[in-house]
Amino acid sequence: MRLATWNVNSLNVRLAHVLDWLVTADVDVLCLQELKLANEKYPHDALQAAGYTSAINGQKTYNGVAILSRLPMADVALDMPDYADEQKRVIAATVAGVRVVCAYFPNGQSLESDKYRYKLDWLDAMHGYMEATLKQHQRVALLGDYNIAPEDRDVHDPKAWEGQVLVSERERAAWQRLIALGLADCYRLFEQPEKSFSWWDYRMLGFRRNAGLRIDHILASPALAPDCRACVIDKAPRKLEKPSDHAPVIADFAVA
DNA sequence: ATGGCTACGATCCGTAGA
Repeated sequence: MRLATWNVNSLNVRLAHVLDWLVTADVDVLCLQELKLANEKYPHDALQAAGYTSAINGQKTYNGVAILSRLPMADVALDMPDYADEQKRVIAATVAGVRVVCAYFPNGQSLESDKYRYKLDWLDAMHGYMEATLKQHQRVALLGDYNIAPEDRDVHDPKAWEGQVLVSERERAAWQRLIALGLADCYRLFEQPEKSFSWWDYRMLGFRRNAGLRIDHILASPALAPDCRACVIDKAPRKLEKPSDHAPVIADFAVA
């Protein structure tokens, strides 16, 4: 079973990339973030024709998440039940016995911003949500754009980024609290190339200089992680014309 | 050099992303 996550930065603009990618990537489940479109504008038909049904939690202009699956999807749940939020950032569904959670973590903007406070509150809520999810399900995967680079090796220039949003102490502590629930960072279960990133700034030739961050992640529960056979970042779509600034991350699991 | 793209929805610039 192959699970993937991709922040597409507008599904409207990126639909052709997603459709092309689904043909070659051979994934069973794809979690999308930053749809940036209202639910009524979601391209169900084009994705259905590609073999994927979608569970969606969208809104106009900002945010928005979806789970695409070519296997039957059950028990779709929108948002975090104990965290009232206008922003559509969370959706979950069960596929082949795996509880798949797709999340678009807040950016935070800067440490001085109200958005940073919101991010920390949201991270608290996500911890509680995952704690509850892990009590209800054995096999759980949390996929998405975390907007956190967990370690300095996930940052192209740790010195320049020191203390900034996406790498700050409190954000990394929140990541560690998720890890402390028993979740495993699938990417780090395997030997990986140096300077592996999943996001590159559109500006400053970020991608060409590999000036990026690894902020898109797949975490797996203790019952699921041992079945992970591989985890890779697919940089190919980032090389296309008018790309998303994020690359997809794929994890391959030895489960039915 | 603190900017530099990109997307959106509003206008011909502001907000947001990371």
